[in-house]
Amino acid sequence: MKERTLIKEAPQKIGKQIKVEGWINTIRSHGSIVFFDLRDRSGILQVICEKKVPEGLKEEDVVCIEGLVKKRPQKMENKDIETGKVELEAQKIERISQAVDLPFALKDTAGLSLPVLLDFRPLTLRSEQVKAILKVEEEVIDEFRQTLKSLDFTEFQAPAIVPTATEGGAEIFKINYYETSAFLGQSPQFYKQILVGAFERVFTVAKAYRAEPSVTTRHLSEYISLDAEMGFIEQWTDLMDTCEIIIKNIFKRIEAECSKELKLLKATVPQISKNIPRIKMREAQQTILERTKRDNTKEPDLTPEDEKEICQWAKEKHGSEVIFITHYPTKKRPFYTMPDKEDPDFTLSFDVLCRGLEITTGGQRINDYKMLVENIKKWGNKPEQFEFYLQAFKYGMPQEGGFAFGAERIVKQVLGLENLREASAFPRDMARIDGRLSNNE
RNA sequence: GCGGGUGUAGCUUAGUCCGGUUCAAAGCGCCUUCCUGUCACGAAGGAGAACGCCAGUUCAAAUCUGGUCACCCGCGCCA
Repeated sequence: MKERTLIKEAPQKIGKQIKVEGWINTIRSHGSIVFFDLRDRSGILQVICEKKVPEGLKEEDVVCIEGLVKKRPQKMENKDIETGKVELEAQKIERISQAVDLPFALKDTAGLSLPVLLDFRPLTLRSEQVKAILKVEEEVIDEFRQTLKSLDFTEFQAPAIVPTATEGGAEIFKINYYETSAFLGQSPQFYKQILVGAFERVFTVAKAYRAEPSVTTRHLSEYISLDAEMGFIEQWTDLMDTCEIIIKNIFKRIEAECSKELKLLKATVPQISKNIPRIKMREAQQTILERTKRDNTKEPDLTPEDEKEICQWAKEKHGSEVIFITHYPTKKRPFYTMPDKEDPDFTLSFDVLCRGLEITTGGQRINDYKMLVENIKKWGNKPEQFEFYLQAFKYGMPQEGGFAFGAERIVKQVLGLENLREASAFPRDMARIDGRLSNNE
């Protein structure tokens, strides 16, 4: 039995007999000569076959083919595929698995509506466009990990089951837990802070669960949170500096590793200036007022419209499609956020906006035990409920802070996707867990 | 939770404002036949939707009205 050759290796096997296995991507029949494209994990290869095609061969059938690799005549080369200079002359075609008729053409899933794209996820995941999105997501996560490891951060695994809500009021999934109940973690926040006490610098690639009754293009009930936390910061801007390194590395990585995917999805990596602009939220609102006459200067946060506007400003003024917005109001941030000593109504916190959407949140945390206990009370909670978390501070904690990226959001913004759900292989939202929940009743 | 919008063949859409023998149409996909150089192959023919569902207005409803279900978008909240 011949060993399987990967399609991408075919060009090195001219004149040789090989065996390839994969899916039928497309078929072009000319009667007594049939061309079809075979797809495996490494690429696409044209197979040419005279009179020996199995009865009813169709797209997505899985086949095993033995044949001779031939150089294509020069005029017949295909520049669009990597194996375009060769083709496989099939001698034996064995059908391993037969597919039923496809509900739509897999060649161009860009034209499909979102519900169809998700209803047929096991199938649409096979399309070039969807695979390209997931490839970019893989690079984003991998670069986050690599960059932080290179900065001497330790990776940890956050628990998914937690005893209390992290951020206070936000909606949270309740689950049965033996004789009692527990929750799905909204964020690895507490655990990464606790681990600063052990490793100083930590990060995790975690799942975060939010039961927000939100149906928008930028929310998921389960998303990938790229969380980092660092101790012994000299000042809170160290956090933004680290964040900036990660963002730049991620963009560089995508550009270097995903040129094919970017081209296919007609996307370009966001433009970024040498230093990502940093402005206070109040200044942002003032700028928006001057530019649009829209007065949101009393609002405690930027509206989605504001976020788009200030990004537009950053692009025009600084040539950057990424911007830091800093100093959010104390009452809008969680209890553990460090207030600015010079203006305690505002915090040493920041968001990163990219092409009009928030992709990161971060800030300095309160590391003083007494102050933290006071704040928990001020936020209307009982310190006893946070006893476990508070141990980390009770037993000594340096000045620290951190941030978290939404992985799918980075992918969405870099690729210009219309809906965050497209950036997830298996998105969960209010109406869907794989299938539609409305079909279950 | 609030506001706006959409629902026509397997998929993507036209037709809806100005009800009526181009009102059920097109492209892709599917079936049949033809084709030895295609790569979104091509050519000829064919099947496939009582226009989300229910009710109403009308001589007449895909088209107007109400309800209902599903989906999409925006906002709040957030990554």
